[in-house]
Amino acid sequence: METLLLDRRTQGLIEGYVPEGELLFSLTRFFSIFADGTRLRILSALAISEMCVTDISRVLGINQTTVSHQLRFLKDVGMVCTERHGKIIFYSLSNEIVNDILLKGVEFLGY
Amino acid sequence: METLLLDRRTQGLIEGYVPEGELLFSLTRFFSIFADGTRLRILSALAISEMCVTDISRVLGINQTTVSHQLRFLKDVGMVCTERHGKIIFYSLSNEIVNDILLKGVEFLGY
DNA sequence: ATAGCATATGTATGATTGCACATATGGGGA
DNA sequence: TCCCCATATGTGCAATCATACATATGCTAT
Repeated sequence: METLLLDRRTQGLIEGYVPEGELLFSLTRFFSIFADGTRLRILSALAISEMCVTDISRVLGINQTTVSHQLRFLKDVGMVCTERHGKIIFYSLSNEIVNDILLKGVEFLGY
Repeated sequence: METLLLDRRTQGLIEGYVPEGELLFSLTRFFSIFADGTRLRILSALAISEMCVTDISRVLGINQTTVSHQLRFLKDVGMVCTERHGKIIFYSLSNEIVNDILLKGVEFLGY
């Protein structure tokens, strides 16, 4: 998946990497998760502590069905994982990288 | 901007950070840049070498007006910067963090 | 088994967005 | 000055998406 580009100024060939095809699709789907305020708040809350749907709904003041829908997305892309305790299902971040990216975003914005 | 959450399992209070308001808005806008294939390809190309609108358009096979529109977004959020040489305007990544985040995404997906 | 709470799903809608067409601006060279 | 190339802007369309309503499923305890 390597790309050759011509550097207009040096007139030399440069080797690089421009994602295409399946990787490109997966990347956009992955990053689109971060592109919504509701999901960002849910992810941030889960970065603090694992929680169940109802707790997230109450703490963040978001409709329960909305939270459930969004958590499904998050699970589909592998960002959160679940652990059942009785009738309660605990959601947590499945990967450090998710939190890393959140922090990179905050860093970029200079906060 | 700190939030107190109750950990359902330990019953203890946890200090954390859930972005709200302006930061939340800026974060979603920032990450939404990565949520589109065209922009992702443009950013990846610029990570290899600075380029002008026409070159990007040719190398990636994207309509010139589309490239221009997207570069405006990228400039508005501060992801790219420009340098004029005569009538040609060179675009380049303005920050390492942008490329870091791209790589984090690839890493998450296991590529 | 049945009541009650936790979670998930189906669906309609309002809003957002990526794109390309046509066109406009702007700089450089003849 | 006039033409050409590089870049930017206006606009409309098609597609996607976030949300909330209503409802369904699933687990637990009595």
